[in-house]
Amino acid sequence: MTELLKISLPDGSVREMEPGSTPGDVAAAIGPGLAKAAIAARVDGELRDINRPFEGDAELALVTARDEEDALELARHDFAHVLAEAVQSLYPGTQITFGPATDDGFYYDVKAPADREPFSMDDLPDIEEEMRRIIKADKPLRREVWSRQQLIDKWEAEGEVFKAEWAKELPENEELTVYWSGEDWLDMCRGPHLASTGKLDPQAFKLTRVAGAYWRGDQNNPQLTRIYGTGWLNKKQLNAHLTRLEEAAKRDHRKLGREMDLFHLQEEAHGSVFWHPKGYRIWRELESYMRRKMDKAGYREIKTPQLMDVRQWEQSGHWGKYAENMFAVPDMVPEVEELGDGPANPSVAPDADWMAIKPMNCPAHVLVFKQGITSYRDLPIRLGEMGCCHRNEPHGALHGLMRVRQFTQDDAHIFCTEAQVVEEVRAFCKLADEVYSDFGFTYDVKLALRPEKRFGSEADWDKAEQELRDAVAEAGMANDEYGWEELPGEGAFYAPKLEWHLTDAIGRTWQVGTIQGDRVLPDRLDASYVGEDGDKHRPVMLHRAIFGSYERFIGILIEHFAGRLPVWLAPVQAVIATIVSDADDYAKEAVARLEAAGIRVESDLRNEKINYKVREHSHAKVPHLLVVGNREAEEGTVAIRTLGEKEQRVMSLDEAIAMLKAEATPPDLREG
RNA sequence: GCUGCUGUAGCUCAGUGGUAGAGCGCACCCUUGGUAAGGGUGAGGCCGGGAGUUCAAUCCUCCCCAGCAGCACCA
Repeated sequence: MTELLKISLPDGSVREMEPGSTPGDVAAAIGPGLAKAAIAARVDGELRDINRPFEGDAELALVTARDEEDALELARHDFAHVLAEAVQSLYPGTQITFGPATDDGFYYDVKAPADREPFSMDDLPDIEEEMRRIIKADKPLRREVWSRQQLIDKWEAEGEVFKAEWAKELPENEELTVYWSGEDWLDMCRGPHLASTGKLDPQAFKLTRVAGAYWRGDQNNPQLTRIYGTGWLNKKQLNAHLTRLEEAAKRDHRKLGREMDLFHLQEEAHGSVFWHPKGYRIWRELESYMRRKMDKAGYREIKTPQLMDVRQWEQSGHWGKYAENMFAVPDMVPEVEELGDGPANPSVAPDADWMAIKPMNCPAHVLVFKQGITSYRDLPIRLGEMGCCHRNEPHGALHGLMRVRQFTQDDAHIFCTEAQVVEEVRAFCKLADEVYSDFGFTYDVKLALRPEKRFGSEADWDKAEQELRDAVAEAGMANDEYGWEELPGEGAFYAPKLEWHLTDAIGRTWQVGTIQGDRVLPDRLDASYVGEDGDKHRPVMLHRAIFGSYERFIGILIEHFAGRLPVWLAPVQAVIATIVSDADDYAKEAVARLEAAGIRVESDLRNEKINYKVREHSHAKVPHLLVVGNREAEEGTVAIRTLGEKEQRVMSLDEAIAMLKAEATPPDLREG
């Protein structure tokens, strides 16, 4: 007589089951409806296959499609397996490697057979069709425990060199599992999986693209083809997702930047931005705003050289560690050879001194700090700079305004005593919160901890990490509301980093703000202050930024607002458009009054129909269109059509000016 | 930097081994019209750069540059 297993359910009841029974059996025992709906199980909290037998008494929660997060994870993982199976079925000789679930779907890295080109977009329809066939075949997905040697033998026998390599590195004593799809295909996998491929909705996925990816993420390894798909529980979810992608594409700052005439990029200066008048207007508003915030917070603004002798960069450590990303120029007048009408050929003397363009502002700020003798009474010293930096980024990394080779940071360095660090960081947390709130962003705060390769003693790292932790706790942000999380190994080589990750209007996150507690650079550059005891001490240097860079922040703003910037940032805040030319004089008068009130206004007196003007200025994302015809001219009113609203409002010109003035006031200057 | 794709008018894109086309935009003319495209005419291109194949290259081949997607990178 074997003992029955005691399976506790979420409602507190306990069921007794035969040994060897599975969560699926429990579901069946409860009712046929649940048996059908259950797709997986949480056994003692662990997500498991529905038909994996219990190993003893357990707490069970059955997972159905209503448990969306679990269900999606399972479905995507299954889609990835089906993808790999489909590719191998269509193209025998393809090697498979890995295929996890992602935020919106799945991918699988594969290596095409040697006699075939790597897979391309053109192959995707065939693969999708094969996947649907596998799903419709409703192949059972069966878990099996294998030994490591069994796995190695199988992969080697099948010429799966990547899988074999991986299997060889698996731990000896761990329980290794494979999943069969029917009787003819398997992949090694930790699981769990759905009970069969038929549990997937064949209309709920779409292969989206192919891309190169390195084996095990290392660029020294062979490159594989990564096939991406997006996968969901049903077609409705898939379509909603595809709609979201379209929405994101519409917000693309590169597209809007062109349409709204904000900036352009061209290959002669790739990675650097040509700001047009309208785009630079946004920049100037941001810069004025940030100057006010920093002035109020006790920062003092400085300006430091773009070019410094390479010896200075050697001392700071950048020339050794970072030279390949720096631009260098010879400190000399180049010899120029005239070649008739051809190009001048400058040559650099072998003994030329080299200068480098700054990739960051910190060393220069230390040099400013080091001028004169600083007393502990002067600390903290907060030096700010709208610092224009150049970094020679890998070309594949460049992306619109988000990743550029020339950018300007809202940079500052706070030099302080150890005792002041926590308070300074706490104050920064508050400042950052004010700024992000003014733009309507919510954000998460993360702490990036010491990386493997680093400078400085363990004691200093312990201290530096704890300071940041304490400051965030004091600011009341070390909790779920602020997405508080510590990220081991993600810090800079010289300091742990607090990071601010913004969430934009369609849910994407962007890292912008940071503060870092650095004890390395003050030491390398020999910065010191005189303490109360009369001795020299090293200050702690806090590197910090809130926008991160103007370029990136403007890119994020454009996408966040889909180009519909708040009035205070809009390059053109209002357009006065006439219906008939008889209203021209009144329109000009209105423009003059608005300009006098400090509103950025343009007039549109063109001989075009009002429909046409409305359409054009709506596309241009002008917040307010003030329409004037004979009626308004007589009555001294304007008909305001506000972007995004269907109805116009008629009000007196005075009222309109008051309203626009209020909306055009930057958030930090508003009353109340 | 790696893999793949792309590069034709200001923008979005079609097209062909015999030096090119559309829509939008732009200019001019007509139209003065009350809230998302009124009509007409016209200008505008070394078909990314270089080399090669060819009687002939925007088209085919090779190299380079830039962009896009992903990877790697982001002190």
